[in-house]
Amino acid sequence: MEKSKEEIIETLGLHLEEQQNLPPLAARIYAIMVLSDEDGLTFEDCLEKRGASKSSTSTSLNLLLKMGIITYFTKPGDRRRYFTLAKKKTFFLTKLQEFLKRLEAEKSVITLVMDYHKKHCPKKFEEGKERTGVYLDYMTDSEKLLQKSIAKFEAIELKEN
Amino acid sequence: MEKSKEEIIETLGLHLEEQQNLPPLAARIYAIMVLSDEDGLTFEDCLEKRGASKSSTSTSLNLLLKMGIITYFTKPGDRRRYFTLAKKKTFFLTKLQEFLKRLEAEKSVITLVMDYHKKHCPKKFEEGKERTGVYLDYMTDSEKLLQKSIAKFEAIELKEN
DNA sequence: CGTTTGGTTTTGTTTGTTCCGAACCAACAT
DNA sequence: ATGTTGGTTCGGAACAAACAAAACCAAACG
Repeated sequence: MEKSKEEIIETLGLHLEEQQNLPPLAARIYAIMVLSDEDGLTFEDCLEKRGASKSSTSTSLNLLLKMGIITYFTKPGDRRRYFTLAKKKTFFLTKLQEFLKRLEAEKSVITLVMDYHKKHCPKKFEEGKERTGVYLDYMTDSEKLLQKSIAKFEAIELKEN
Repeated sequence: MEKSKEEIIETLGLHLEEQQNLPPLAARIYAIMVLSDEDGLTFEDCLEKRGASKSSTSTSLNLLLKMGIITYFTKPGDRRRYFTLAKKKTFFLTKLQEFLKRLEAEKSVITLVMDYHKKHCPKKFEEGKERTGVYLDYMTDSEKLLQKSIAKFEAIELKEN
């Protein structure tokens, strides 16, 4: 079941849409850049490949720029901008950092609730203690794993510069 | 900075809303049940604590029921239903299972893209190989960690029955 | 029977998102 | 200056999500 480029763009686009909470068009443009063989895509390339309007293309590209997902460069004697994936903030590293941030947020909410139960509702606290413990352990391990992987990415980054 | 119960409900509600993709009202009702000292809350309790309409309360409770997040029991000689958190499908176990599912989805998308690059765009493949490798390693480890923790929860479940 | 209680269903209303078209602007070319 | 190219900005249409109001229904009660 070989998938065509278009199909892969669609699959990846959908994935980016839900995972990164991007609007459909922005997610597809992102996907196009991930798959593109070219070195950089112009505004018009993006517009054409999606059959979208100029305004929507503009909005989407600016969103991706603002999010640090893409950058652009220019060529001498060419007024157009060439958009391409941002080098520094790679797809994967960004993802891991996102995970870590969410993990911290989650930990603080859970701690908040646990403390409340402990103080005002000992019955519930006792009931949930064991499970909460297991989950907190999971979070600790997951955190370590994330930090380890993030460090690996940073090492790669360093090596490349 | 002690937080009031209302504030904790709001914090937890917001968290549930974005993490579990619940509509605001449903998330707040969920949060109320997490924090509630009572054994079960009636339809009216939920309605009053939120100041929401009957219809919205009904929709939200039914959504939470359908998602398996809450259940209800009845008391003899009392027509009302008492809603409470579902015992079996706990908050944490559900979360871990969700994570695992997302991880699998992600892995398949990444493999898809990697294979495409390998075949049609060797330059990009070579460029991304190292990072992709690190990320795939992370996913493998994370998967193991999740499975381990899920197993622990299942053990608790078993022990309690 | 009629009425109250505990909800559900149906039908708006409000709000927000995503996109398009058209007008606009700024830089460069002629 | 006038035109062309590479965009941005400003309404607005089309759709979807979240809630509310009101009509409805079914079980229990008097």
